[in-house]
Amino acid sequence: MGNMKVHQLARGFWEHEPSLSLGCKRLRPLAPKLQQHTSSTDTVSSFDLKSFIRPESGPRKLGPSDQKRDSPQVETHPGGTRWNPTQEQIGILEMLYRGGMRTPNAQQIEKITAQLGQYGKIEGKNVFYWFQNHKARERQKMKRNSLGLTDCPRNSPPITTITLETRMEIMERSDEDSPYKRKCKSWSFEYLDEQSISPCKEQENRTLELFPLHPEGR
Amino acid sequence: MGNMKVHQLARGFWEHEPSLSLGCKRLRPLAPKLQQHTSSTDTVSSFDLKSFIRPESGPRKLGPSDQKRDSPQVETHPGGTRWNPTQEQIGILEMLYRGGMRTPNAQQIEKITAQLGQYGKIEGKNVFYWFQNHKARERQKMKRNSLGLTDCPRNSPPITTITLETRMEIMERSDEDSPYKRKCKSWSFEYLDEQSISPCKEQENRTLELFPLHPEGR
DNA sequence: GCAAATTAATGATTTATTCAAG
DNA sequence: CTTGAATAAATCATTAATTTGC
Repeated sequence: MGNMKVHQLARGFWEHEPSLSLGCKRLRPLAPKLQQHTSSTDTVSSFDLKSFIRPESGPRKLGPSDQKRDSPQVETHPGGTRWNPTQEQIGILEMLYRGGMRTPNAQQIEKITAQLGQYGKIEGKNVFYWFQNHKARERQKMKRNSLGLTDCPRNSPPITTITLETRMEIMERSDEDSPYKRKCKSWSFEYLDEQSISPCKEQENRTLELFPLHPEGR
Repeated sequence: MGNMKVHQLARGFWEHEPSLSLGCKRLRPLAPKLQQHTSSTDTVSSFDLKSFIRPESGPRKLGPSDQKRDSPQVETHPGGTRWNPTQEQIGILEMLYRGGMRTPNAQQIEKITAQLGQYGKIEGKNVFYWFQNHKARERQKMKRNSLGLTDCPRNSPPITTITLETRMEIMERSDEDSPYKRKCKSWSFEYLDEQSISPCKEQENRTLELFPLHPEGR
């Protein structure tokens, strides 16, 4: 448990365009989820936790020098730091997942992102992460369920429900664009977040990583 | 761990406008809308994503079976499929590593890649992976050594001090203009990692403490 | 009714493990 | 065997739905 890591605040500025969204989503099914929730009885003695929790409207960052230019239309939406998918986006993603898509490659992500971008702000990484997380969590869920149920053959997901033709060759030749033959991902380090910065005062829960000294290089 | 690897397949085209017709309304932050999403057979039904899905959902089960994809022509690549670092490149990377760099962020990777590019072909992801792997393997090595000795499986090649102007700041010390850099992401369509070391300018000297290893476990 | 406090869900990162080229 | 590349698991962090007390 000596593992320490660095935490950084991630404060991107991908704001989410609150445009269309259907009724609701993100239901909270009250799933029986175990949760530690320890130290609840610790009696924090009514400290002003609020200052710790969720600064909300205010102490967000505040570079005295760098004041955000109040862009008239893109106001910094004080909370929008992470992607918040719309119903349509989720629907499409789920459809794709059910269709069998597991880890889209760069091209696919590009397309998907472009498509989903019509329903809200989104970036490629959001798509990638979604698939990663969804896959992992479906697996967890299954595993949890399998405990209670002994058998549960878990027949394959109905991949047939989707009516789009999945004709796509299994190709692998990334001929023109990528230098590598096999699985090459498109990596590029392009833009970096121009978003302004938040002062370092948020050191609070950041831990520096101390990496053990390695005796020797190699 | 069910290791399943999916290959890129993909390449379909797609030039249609998506016709996802969904009646959607404004997002309501706190609207009590109960709804089981369940299979979400709703929405998104007319989205033609023909080219996304992989032909087969059967994700090659893991197993000692055939690993080869049927991509007969894939390989080729005269030069090799993966990065083959030169001595100079390794030297620089190790220097940086010893200097405390752990997981460079996008900017850093960009710089490093540019520098190392002078000595051979290299991409940003190679740099990224190198740090990831090096870190992980140093850790392994350490753990192994702490248990049962038998070290020194092989002598280490001299790191050869590089005397070029690979002088790039080992750490970012928010030198240029950004007060501090928090994190910048650079994503295109694949993931890329960032995470840098010095969160605040305080660390300008890049003095990371090297602590004796603690057998952390995880 | 509302807003703060809870809590489940989930987006985003980091770490560990695995696969395969050379 | 070494190690670049890739993926999965674990973890962290933040948001939204819900609860609760005025």
